[in-house]
Amino acid sequence: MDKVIVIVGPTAVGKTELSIKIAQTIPAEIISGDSMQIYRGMDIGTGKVTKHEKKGIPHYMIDIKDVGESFSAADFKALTEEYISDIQSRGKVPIIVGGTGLYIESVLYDFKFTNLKRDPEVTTALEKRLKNEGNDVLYKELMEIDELYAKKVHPNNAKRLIRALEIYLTNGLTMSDIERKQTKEPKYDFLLIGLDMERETLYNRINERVDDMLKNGLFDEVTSFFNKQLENTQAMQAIGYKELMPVLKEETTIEQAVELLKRNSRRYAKKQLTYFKNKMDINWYNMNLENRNKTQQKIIQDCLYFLNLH
RNA sequence: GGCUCGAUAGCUCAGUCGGUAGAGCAAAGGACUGAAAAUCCUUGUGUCGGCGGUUCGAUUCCGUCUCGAGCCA
Repeated sequence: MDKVIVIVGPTAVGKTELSIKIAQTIPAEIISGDSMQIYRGMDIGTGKVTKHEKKGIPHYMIDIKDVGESFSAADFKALTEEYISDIQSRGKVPIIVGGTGLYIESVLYDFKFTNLKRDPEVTTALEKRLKNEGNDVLYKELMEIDELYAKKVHPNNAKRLIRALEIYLTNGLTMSDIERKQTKEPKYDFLLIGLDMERETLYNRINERVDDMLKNGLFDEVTSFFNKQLENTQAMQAIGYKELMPVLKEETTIEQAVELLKRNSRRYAKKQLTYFKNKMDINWYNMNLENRNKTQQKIIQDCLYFLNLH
């Protein structure tokens, strides 16, 4: 089983910087584990690595889709598995770095997604029914089809509800059927590095980072996607874009939008932390600013041990 | 200097005809197997400005002090 290094953590904690430092020490290439950096043109708002920051290290899973195209965890898993074996076949270590928990988890633990393609018509029909008949009706149907899973889903959680029904309608399988196939065995020999820092420090960093993004032209970037019938696309759900769009439509003020953008970024960081803490077995490192360099050195040492290169 | 109003959760405020308090926002915690930066669930946060008095009992009534806003000089 070939080795993989994984770096996760909340937004603005310093994942990118660390990943480059590791890749400069050991022969490695980087795979982004981020659901929004896949989109071309969404650079500032997603905190994408710049050409300068990359220092010549190859990066994958960035700029692979146009805004307006959809993308899924299953797509991510399939592509990333190819990149991992490709990088390993060239004698290098893949470093997966990102903040999208489900994406990374699905690769590391080999999630069994169903093979059938999604049927947009089925989804649309279910969404329509939810709107007209209410979630209680659909929830009752799920209870009949798959009581075990239904009990785990809150009736208000429309997306999980619709997805479970959609899977059943398109291929006859229930969520419980799929869960039974899931082993939870790690697919790779990986070192899972989690970055965290004191909450207040992290939130200050996030607020400052948003201000920097605005200074660096985030508003222009968002404007470039305005008026292109992209309103309800997956990409425009990204934090930074969904808050600033209403300013262009003159539905809110810049000040209010920026405040909302900062708040949503903070909440996002917290949600990421919740996911990583409770879903994966992670080696945590405290990235507080006083001992940042020391911690980075320690992590690099741990990587060398993991790879038997010390 | 005088008068009036205010001081209650991190913030904005409500309230208790005297029995130690509650909304919104912020925040915290959690769920998650093909939209995941999405979607959904749960939960408080308090010396009720300080010190005295009345009272069985004061955040509530009275006095006084401090701070803030306004008006008059």
